[in-house]
Amino acid sequence: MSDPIRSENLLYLTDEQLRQGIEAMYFAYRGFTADPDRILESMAYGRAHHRAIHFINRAPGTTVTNLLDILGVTKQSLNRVLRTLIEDGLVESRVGTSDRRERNLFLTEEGTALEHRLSDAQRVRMRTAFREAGPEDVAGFRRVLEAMMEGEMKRQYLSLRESGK
Amino acid sequence: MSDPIRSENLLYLTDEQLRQGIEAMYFAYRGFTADPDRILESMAYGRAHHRAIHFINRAPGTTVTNLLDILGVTKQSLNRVLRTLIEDGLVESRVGTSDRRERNLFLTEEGTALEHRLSDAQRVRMRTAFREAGPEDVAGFRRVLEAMMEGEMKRQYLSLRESGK
DNA sequence: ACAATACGTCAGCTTTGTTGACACTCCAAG
DNA sequence: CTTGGAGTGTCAACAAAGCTGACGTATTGT
Repeated sequence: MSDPIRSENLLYLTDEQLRQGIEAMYFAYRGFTADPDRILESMAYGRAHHRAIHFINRAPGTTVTNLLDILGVTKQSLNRVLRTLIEDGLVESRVGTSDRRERNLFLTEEGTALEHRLSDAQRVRMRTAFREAGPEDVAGFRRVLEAMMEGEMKRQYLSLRESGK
Repeated sequence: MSDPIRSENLLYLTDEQLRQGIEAMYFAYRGFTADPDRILESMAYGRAHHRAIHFINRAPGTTVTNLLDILGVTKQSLNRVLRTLIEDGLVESRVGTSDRRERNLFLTEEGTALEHRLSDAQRVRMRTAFREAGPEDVAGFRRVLEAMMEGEMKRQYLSLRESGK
């Protein structure tokens, strides 16, 4: 069971295969972010704004602390991004109803419009890649990615996933 | 053929599935870089140093311009990273033999040692993920990632891949 | 009343990216 | 042999986006 030759077909676990997997992740991630980056660079925004917009859209009314946990950045770093988005009228920050210390974050119409532009671009690429591959490959893609996540992030991913109906 | 309901089983192409794919990429990439990041932050290095070290190790004797193309950054940005690596004795820059304008880059023993530490950490995670999934899933993972790359990057990925024995 | 929580902000630092300008070496073509 | 251009390196200046530490305010819960 520990001998890669005797046990089964474990050729996909050779160092060469693993290195190809590493490089595939590197180059694919660049493709993955390329389209939104092109849209964002025309405005005054960057990837950090995209991430904030994505997850606010994903969980409308989310609190600042919750966003902090998902994004894994510091309060100051997020706040800088959030402030510009609020100033620019893309995000609305409402005082919490049950707990007035909290701020519930929402996308405005304008914010939703930008979110659509960004996610459309990303979905087109994802859809093309998924279609080029096929259902079996997509299932494998997802299973490997999920196995690659760290514990806490995987938890958040799964919780977002199940909240997505 | 354009109707997702009638044509075949294209449930994996719904917006919800695509969004899950997008989020999977985001969270998985964070896991993917987490281990090397932990090693690097103890030193004075960052991800940019890792990338340079990786590709110099991958193609010893590569030129600065070649590295520039692969990494997709500016000369100045790469040069800053390269300079510290050379000063610290991890990378050696030799004047080109055929064309003396070029600099051929190599890892020193010390550089190779760091490369091993970094890629070992990354391979452990990749191997665990690959093993958790299985050969079919790994093949799908790779096919989807390759379909997600942009043209020029895919070309470079494939050329690295075929040069890898 | 008091401690803890959620949030915002100020100041300052780091890494990694950018542009623009300039110099040097070398190869190759005229 | 001169000259143009390619490959490389360096300087200055700047921006995005991360970080730490400290502090203030409002609100909540004990």
